[in-house]
Amino acid sequence: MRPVGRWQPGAAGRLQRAAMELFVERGYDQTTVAEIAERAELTERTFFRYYADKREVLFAGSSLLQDALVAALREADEGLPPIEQVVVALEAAGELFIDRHHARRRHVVISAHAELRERELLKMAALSAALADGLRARGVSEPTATLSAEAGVAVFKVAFERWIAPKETRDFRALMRESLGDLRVATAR
Amino acid sequence: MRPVGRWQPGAAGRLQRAAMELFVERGYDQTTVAEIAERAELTERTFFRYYADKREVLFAGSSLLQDALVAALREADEGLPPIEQVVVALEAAGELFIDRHHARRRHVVISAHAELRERELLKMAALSAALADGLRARGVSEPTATLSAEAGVAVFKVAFERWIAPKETRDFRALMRESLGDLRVATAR
DNA sequence: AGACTGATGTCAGAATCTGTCATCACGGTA
DNA sequence: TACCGTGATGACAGATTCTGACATCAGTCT
Repeated sequence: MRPVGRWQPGAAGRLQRAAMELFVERGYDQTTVAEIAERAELTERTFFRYYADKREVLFAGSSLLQDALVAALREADEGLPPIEQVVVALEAAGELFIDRHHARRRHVVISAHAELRERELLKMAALSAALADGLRARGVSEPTATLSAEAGVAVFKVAFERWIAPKETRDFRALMRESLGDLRVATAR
Repeated sequence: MRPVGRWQPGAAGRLQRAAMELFVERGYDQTTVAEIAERAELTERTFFRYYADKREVLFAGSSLLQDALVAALREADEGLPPIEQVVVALEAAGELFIDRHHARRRHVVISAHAELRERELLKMAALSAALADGLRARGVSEPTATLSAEAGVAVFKVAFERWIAPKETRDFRALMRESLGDLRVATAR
């Protein structure tokens, strides 16, 4: 059941929104966890029950992305070359990218703080590792699995940068395709 | 001149050694900065004068690597494809890798702690960005510069993993070449 | 001699993060 | 109805990381 309990529901979401607002208003390190919690009408202690550290509140969606990615990889045509399978999976997971405006705001906050860029890199590395696992599970051997995953994620980063660029309107899938082509040009013998 | 002053010289190095020892002895989070400083016969405050945070003490060498890399890239044959230039630079910078034993111990410590893996990823990203800058400075345009740098660093990571693998004896350059070949296989159409 | 410099020490304090126990509405059960 | 768990939250104490401000003090320069 959905026990809508005696507390205001959606504590995690409230913390996320409060954090985003404050980070945009006054910057990441000018914002304390106590302030985030206060705006969400919770306590600092509760913040740390939902998020392992202050950075994590900005990366709550990344495990959804990873799950979508792994699922999509399982549905990719096994006949394709590994890098293609990875790109197909990343394209499919890109369906989660709907709100360009929100993505841009978030990106501004993250790129302004080394701590947050660091965390984002860790999340990307986790995606890459999950993809490599998925490939190995389908019989792709090392180092092809790792390299295909890493290359795929590099393509993904470039495509994402393009997706949030000002005035860009093409959809994510098209940008992935284009970026994969660019990678092929760059790595060709 | 080199005023060998009134203090024990080599404070930064002593802190590094003390930190490494303690991390190996009892683990990264079981070690406080105060303990590191104590073993180095300094105070906690002085630790933070040399290293911006607790993690940095393990990454002091990475700016040397980056400098060597940028220098090597400047000497690479401009006629080569960008990815080759990157790999050549990374091979040259690999000359810094002498002590496999030390590299292995360090790697064990780092991979055991998310905080440290995070920092290592940031350093790698910095290398990648520096390589991309170097390529752009020689006229390589986007997104080729970024993708070549990212792909090169992926190759580097694989080569490094191999270099520190038990029983591996080939030199770093050979492993870079092999890994580049693997990347080409993985990304070929 | 006296001023200056630079690495270090001392101290206070803010912020992050953890452990532990208390609270208290809700839901089920006797 | 009365009782009892359960789960989200609060309250509080404390360890650790990291910063700012000021003091110290051997050597150097003039």
